[in-house]
Amino acid sequence: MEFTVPDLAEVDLDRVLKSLADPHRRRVVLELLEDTSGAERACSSFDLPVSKSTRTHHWRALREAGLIRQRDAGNGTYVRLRLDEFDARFPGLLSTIAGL
Amino acid sequence: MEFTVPDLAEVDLDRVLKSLADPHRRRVVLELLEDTSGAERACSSFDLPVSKSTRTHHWRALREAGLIRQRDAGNGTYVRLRLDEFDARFPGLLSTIAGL
DNA sequence: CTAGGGGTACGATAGTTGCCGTACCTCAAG
DNA sequence: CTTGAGGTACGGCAACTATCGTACCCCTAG
Repeated sequence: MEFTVPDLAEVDLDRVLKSLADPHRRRVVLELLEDTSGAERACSSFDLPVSKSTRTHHWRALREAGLIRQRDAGNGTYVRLRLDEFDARFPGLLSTIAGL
Repeated sequence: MEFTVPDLAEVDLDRVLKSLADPHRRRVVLELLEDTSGAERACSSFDLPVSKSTRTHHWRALREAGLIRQRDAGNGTYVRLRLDEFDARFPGLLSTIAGL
């Protein structure tokens, strides 16, 4: 089952920049960006040095910033970037940040 | 007298994104960016709907993010973007955000 | 059936942020 | 010299954020 994500039209730049202003979250986004296949990836495959509940918190922040989609597969959850949608709403932002 | 600003090498992306994640501060930066002359501008010339002390707070945030320089002229203070320096440290970031 | 991995929700806490008012400074104009 | 505009520093407050632990859920491997 898919987690509900906001329509990108309703996401504002404030929320996006705030969400990207966290090193853990930015790292996750960059890792997803590096995998050009755009394939889904297990949430557990990122080694974030925080507790489980904090991880959940960060995934929510990224979801609410329109950056990711998440799917709950019962045992694990999977994540993928909303790359095209996001880039249509905030053109160039991700690639610029990826380049820094 | 110039306010002391950080060396851009010591400014991290976190601080920059946080500083740009505020609508008042982002608006100021964009206004400065629009004036291609790069000339100094009076701090008082921005009509920020906040108190004097809050304004001071925002200017400090922008200074510490390496985005601006400020000069105290006794009666008023003046501000200018650190455009070239900033762009050398975070290439494309400002123009991307300006384009959104 | 029972463990264990992966995950959410909730509640708590410490630190940060945006905001304000007050006190005080500096220069320019009257 | 006094007033006013523009500004800083400090202290306080409310809201938000990053973090955690605990309780609980779902699925798979034994």
